[in-house]
Amino acid sequence: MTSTEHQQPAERIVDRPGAKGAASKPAIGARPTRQRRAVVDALAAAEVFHSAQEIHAQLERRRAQVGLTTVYRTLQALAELGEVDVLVRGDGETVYRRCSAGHHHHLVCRSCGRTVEIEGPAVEAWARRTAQEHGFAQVEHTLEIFGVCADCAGQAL
Amino acid sequence: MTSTEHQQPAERIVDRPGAKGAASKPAIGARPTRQRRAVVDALAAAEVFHSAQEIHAQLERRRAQVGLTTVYRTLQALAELGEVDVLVRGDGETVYRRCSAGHHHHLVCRSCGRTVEIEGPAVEAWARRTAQEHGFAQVEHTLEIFGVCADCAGQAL
DNA sequence: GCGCACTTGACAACGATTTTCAATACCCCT
DNA sequence: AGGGGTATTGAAAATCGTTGTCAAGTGCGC
Repeated sequence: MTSTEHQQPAERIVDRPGAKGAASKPAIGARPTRQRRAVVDALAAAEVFHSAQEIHAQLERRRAQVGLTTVYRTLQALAELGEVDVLVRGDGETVYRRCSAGHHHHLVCRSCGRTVEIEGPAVEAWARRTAQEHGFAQVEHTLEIFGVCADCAGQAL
Repeated sequence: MTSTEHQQPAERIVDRPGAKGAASKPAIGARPTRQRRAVVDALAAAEVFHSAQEIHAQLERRRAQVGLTTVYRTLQALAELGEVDVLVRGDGETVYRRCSAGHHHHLVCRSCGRTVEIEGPAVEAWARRTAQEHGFAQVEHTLEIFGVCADCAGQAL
């Protein structure tokens, strides 16, 4: 993830826009629709990162009637609002997961996908310092750790 | 441009296989062909990460007659041999760059693409320790820092 | 020289994502 | 409550990077 921070009510996208002091235009019209709620709910229930396609398939199984296009759009919007984490898998597929507000990284199980959010103030500082030393500004960074969790390792996969 | 970087024979892929004690099979037949040399040369000259398509386009401009498929295959082979770094850009495109041997990370300029290889023993240790704390084994990690280099920042892009 | 395995490359196939665009749903205003 | 305009949806087509196919080409050991 990037060091840019976001903290907002986790579901602006399905909130009524009316009541709030219309200061900034949301990334999307922000109208609470059945489809958006379905996507948000699916994410809320998910423990691991999922691709748009996976979420769409899951909704279909659940007879939720949401178009693939809409799933993509909703996920993009949520990502822009910083309400979900985005990860580009090695194979190029983009995956999403609900996340806590602040800046954090991930420890992901290669086998079952279980994900632990982690923080590393020391690493943040190191990254910033290193970039500065080389004259770089507007620094962001990505850091993900992959491994095999205890459960999966136990099952001698 | 800050040249004077590491120069290694980093071209196993075009070396004759004969002489070496045929212990392990290379990721590719390792026959030195005009096409492979062209790709390796293009990488040797490159200062920044490039996609297969970009390299192919460049070779074409240079009238080097190398098929796109071959560029892809050669880059994959080089990556498997660890002779180039692979990065999956945010948009999912895979990019390559020649690199020094050991484990390292990158500091990349968002504007011009200039890349600095960096090391962070402390970070390595931290990652390992953190993973262990959560019971994860077979740990790997990815870490890239993005920013705007001094030159680009100066030009008020 | 021969022959065969390694390579190549044009093209088709793929799969994820985006775009298009017409139909629909929703909300504000009167 | 109804109108109207805008946000939203979604099916299908278009993109686009990448991989698979397979016949033709090439290099190297023998």
